[in-house]
Amino acid sequence: MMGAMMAPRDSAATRRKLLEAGRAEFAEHGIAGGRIDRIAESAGVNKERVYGHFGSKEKLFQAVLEAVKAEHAATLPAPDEDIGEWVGRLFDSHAANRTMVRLMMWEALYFEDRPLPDDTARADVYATKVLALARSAGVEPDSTAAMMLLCLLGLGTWPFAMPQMARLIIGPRALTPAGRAELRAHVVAMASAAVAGTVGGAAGAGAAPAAAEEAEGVGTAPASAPGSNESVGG
Amino acid sequence: MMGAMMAPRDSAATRRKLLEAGRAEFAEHGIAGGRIDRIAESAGVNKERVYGHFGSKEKLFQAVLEAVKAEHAATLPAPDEDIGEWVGRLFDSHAANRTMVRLMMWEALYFEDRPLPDDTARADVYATKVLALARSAGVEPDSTAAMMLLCLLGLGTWPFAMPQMARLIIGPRALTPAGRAELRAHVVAMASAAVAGTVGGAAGAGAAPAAAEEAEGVGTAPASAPGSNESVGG
DNA sequence: ATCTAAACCAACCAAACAGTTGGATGTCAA
DNA sequence: TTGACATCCAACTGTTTGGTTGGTTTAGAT
Repeated sequence: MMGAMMAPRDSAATRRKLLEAGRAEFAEHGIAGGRIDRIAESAGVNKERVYGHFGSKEKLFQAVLEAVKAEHAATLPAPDEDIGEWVGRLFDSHAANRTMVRLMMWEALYFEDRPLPDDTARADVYATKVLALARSAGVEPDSTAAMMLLCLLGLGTWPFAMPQMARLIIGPRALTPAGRAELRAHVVAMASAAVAGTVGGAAGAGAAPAAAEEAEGVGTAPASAPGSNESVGG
Repeated sequence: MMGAMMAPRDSAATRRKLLEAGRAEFAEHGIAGGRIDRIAESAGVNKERVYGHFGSKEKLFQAVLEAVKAEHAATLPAPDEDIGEWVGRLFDSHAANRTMVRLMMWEALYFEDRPLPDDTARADVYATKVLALARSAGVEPDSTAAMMLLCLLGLGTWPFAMPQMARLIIGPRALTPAGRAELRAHVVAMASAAVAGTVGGAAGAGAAPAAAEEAEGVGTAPASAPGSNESVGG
């Protein structure tokens, strides 16, 4: 009897719904502000299922982060020949969906400098991108290329990490499609110019007043990165 | 009647201590994770004083933000002739003390795109910097200069906003003084190159596909910024 | 001296919270 | 059919939380 069409027990689906709901909740409120009850309700599942599947709020948070980062890594292609346009595509992907940036920010704030569980895996992803970037920029895949990748990611992401700042600096125009397109173009231009002016020495226009002189001796690529704690600027 | 309203028991000092404790607490845990009890205890004051002075947790948070931003604006000089070095000094100030970056991030995440109370004041500060930047870069103080300021701030701040990313990309070397100096040099070089290659017109390599042409009408500083909601990238 | 009002605090409160429990319900294998 | 097990949920719990209250201390004004 009771055909039970409404509740086909599907553990995997429940898990997926929780991850999805958790992503939205944590992207909006962070881990401290995120509410398990809201996540469960939004997923249409009982709260206990969170603990059955993930064990704790923090574990769910980490699972969400891992999933989103994997998805993002798969979505964003590696740098190709036109590095500026690659940054532009990064810009576009953030413009289309800010969940990624926000989650990365929550993560940075929450974990500070503690090493994350998937540290090595992520480092490998970045190492791959450093290689691709070095190839397209025509430089060695050394730490200079790594730093360049870091800066380029920053260029393409910053306006979405700090939307208030963008609005305050650029003005209401930043909110319009035209303003956004303009900003994108500017970011792309700065990225191109920065790369061109940094790798070869002198490039397009006025060129960079060489200031990166003591930078040289690093040598090989930083593949994994065990890293203790402490941030960049201890 | 209504005589002098002085401080029977040094109200100003209490307020100051609360602001200081709140700064530390909110920088570390954000507004959702920050605890009023901890702030009061750390300030050596009764919890109720928070409400007597500021009214609510959120109000205290805003007061902290306002104070820190004012302090930062006063500390960081305006861009001078050497724009790269100016970005370098921004880098240094963040390296010396990450409170600022973290608070800005919490703010960005918490207020999203809602206009802040001190919107106009901050917009004015930025407008001043846009002017200074335009002068030193030798361009018009239009929206292009504004976007350039935004990008430069991003370049100098990004490594400290995302320390995990920096560590994963650059490797453990990012934690050493030498690595930090190297990164600073790279950031400065990229900033210089970006400015040099952007103002002249044609950038170096891939070159910017000129799309920033309709930029003109902004002209003067974007004070106020009424802005509805929506972020930079809708 | 005495009155007044602000600064201050210990104790309190209701709500919200992460996490648990005990049992009902469905699934599969023998 | 039956036994074993996994999925799921309503209701519950112990604690933490932002915020309040009632009353006490302090200092300036009269």
